[in-house]
Amino acid sequence: MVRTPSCDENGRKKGTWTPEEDRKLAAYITKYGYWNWRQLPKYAGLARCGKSCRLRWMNYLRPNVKRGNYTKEEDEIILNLHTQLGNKWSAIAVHLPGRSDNEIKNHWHTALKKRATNYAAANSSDESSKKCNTNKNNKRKSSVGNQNASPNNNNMHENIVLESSQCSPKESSSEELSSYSTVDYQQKHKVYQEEALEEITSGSFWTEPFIVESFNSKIDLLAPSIDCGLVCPPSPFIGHEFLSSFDFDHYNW
DNA sequence: AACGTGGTCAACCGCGGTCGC
DNA sequence: TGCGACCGCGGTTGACCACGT
Repeated sequence: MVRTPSCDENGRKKGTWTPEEDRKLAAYITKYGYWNWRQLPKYAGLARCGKSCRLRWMNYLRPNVKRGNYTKEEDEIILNLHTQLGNKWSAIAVHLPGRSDNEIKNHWHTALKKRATNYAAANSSDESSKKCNTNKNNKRKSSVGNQNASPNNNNMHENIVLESSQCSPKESSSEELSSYSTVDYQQKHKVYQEEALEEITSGSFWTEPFIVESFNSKIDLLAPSIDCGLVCPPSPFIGHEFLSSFDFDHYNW
């Protein structure tokens, strides 16, 4: 879950992100966008590699990120898309706004994979006994239309979700258990995250676009950002007049 | 109460793709 | 066309936590 902080051979920090690092990264990206992940940590005052910053932003700090508490609809979407696309987590994530590929991947490995495997095993072991239960099954099938007319995997996953959510008290109880602990974890980290972002959140913070298009109109925000340790990027997004008027030698970059 | 074990999830690593020169 | 830099993806790791013994 949380890695012990350490440094690589370049002195760059690894492991757990601190609230201060989160604050710096979020503040920087919110003001300047992610113009170059490799260079970004240097200008944001972070002793991290670009990859680490990107990952942290995409999976945790990005606005509208949803965490934990997967709905049955989301599970169903993941299962269906996984059947179609395989382990293309980023492609699956496109269909689940607010969910990162990493989180979906984790959720698959921790919850859905097992469910799908169990279903597949049960399905294959039941193969021989199906013939004995045709009457019963036919009645059930008719209640959900003709979706089992072909061996479509999508339908298989729909069944997985429906069965686990409706008919299996054991499954649902374990789901409750896992979601409960997830909530606990979330609450703990929500505090952590709120703590980290408290200083930079002011009402419209997250609703403000962080994309670079808006930067020219917000050039007046640059000075305060520099005051708190951020350095503007050498990018076309920032006015050259502003840059030339600023004493960059004052900062260690 | 202490220990072992499995589940969970944040983060790291390595590889392949893309883009610019 | 070749090469290097960068990005994004997927697999894997490692630490914490909850639960069982």
